[in-house]
Amino acid sequence: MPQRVDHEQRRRQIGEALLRIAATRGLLAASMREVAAEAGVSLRLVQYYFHTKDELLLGSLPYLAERLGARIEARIRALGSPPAPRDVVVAALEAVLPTDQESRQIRTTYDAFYALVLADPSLAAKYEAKDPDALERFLTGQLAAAQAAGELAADHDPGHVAAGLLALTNGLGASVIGGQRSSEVATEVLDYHLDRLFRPR
Amino acid sequence: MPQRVDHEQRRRQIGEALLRIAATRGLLAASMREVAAEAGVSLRLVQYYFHTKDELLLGSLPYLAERLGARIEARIRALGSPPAPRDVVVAALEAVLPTDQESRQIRTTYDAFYALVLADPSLAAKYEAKDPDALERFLTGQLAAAQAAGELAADHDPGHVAAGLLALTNGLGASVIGGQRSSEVATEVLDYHLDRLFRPR
DNA sequence: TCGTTGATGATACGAGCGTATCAATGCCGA
DNA sequence: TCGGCATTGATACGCTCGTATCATCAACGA
Repeated sequence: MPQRVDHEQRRRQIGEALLRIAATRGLLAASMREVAAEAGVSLRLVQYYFHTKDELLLGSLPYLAERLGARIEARIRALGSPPAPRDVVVAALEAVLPTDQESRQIRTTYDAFYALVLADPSLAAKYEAKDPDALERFLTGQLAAAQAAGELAADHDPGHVAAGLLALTNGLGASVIGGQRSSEVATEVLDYHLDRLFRPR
Repeated sequence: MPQRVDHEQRRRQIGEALLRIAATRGLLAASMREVAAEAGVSLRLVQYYFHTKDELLLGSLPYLAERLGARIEARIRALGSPPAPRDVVVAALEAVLPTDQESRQIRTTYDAFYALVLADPSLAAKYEAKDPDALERFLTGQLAAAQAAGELAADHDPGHVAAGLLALTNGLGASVIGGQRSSEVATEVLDYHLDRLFRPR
């Protein structure tokens, strides 16, 4: 066989090319030809590794989740150890909010995928997410830890608070991307609610 | 001239056909031909009233805003008069949350437009919204009134709270449409936060 | 009454899309 | 060494899209 190439590496190369296009010009512009050009390969190669367009789209999504996960982890690791649960929650949410170019691109791309599902709900069924609620459960755990540490009022329900914080952050993010609000103001609103949620140190 | 037809009525007929398609099959399926068929007119007529696709899209958006505004107003009117500011806020937010078919369709369609702007930011510039932040300002006013009535802690900032509640509701709505959460659970999360925000009666 | 003009219809065009087809290439096991 | 197969390339097909073109119809002002 010709130079035996690592399939997974090739798929990643192509999948990330798609993400790059989606982030800058939208998923609509991410035709198979465009993806091939962006990845520096032929159209046929894209077809070879992802038999169909849907496979390409769904196959690329995990690389996006990977990027976001790595970003959050890096922010948390930067807190020093052991970090206070409150600081972990704040860091994770602020990592999700679209403030710099990376987070803006991640969010824009996620929203593009969300729109794809809107248009064709059958796509959601085909996609077997590893765990779409992983972040929310992680936050729930950290909030419970914050309660144990006395940083959060004991009568709060960590699950509801985590769901609310994530929805708040996502909603703020959408308003930033939509141009309704600057990322600075969005951060201010998020911090306002976090400050009221947690007890003063 | 041939039967002088009311232009505005025709535009509305076509625009609402587009909204119907967008709500059910996505904005991607809303080609000019499909819109023409849905509206029961010829393709040429769609071109006649909206010279270009962009005009059709942007021209239809106000009808959607109208629908949402009417829905919110109806909910508020149903509260009796004069309604407590707190109840107005709750009713408005619950009207926005996608719980029944109407609110689901409205939200789905809004999100489809949002995705359109993602793909082509120049569209946002072409669209002169009457007031995209009208709802947020309305909520801010109601929250200030709630403070005056002692329903809301005096040290809260109504603007930040309004922004937060709207972002929370939008984020929850997206998770419902995305299939991550049922509308019942989303309502529960929203009510949880509203209950904690306002003083017990 | 008649020609001007607003309103509608039928059809064509070029581009981009996803997908399919048919070859070439080069490495490795037997 | 050689034949088969994994890998890559070039190109074609059929479809739908937005848009443009040309023709037709009906009413009102003069």
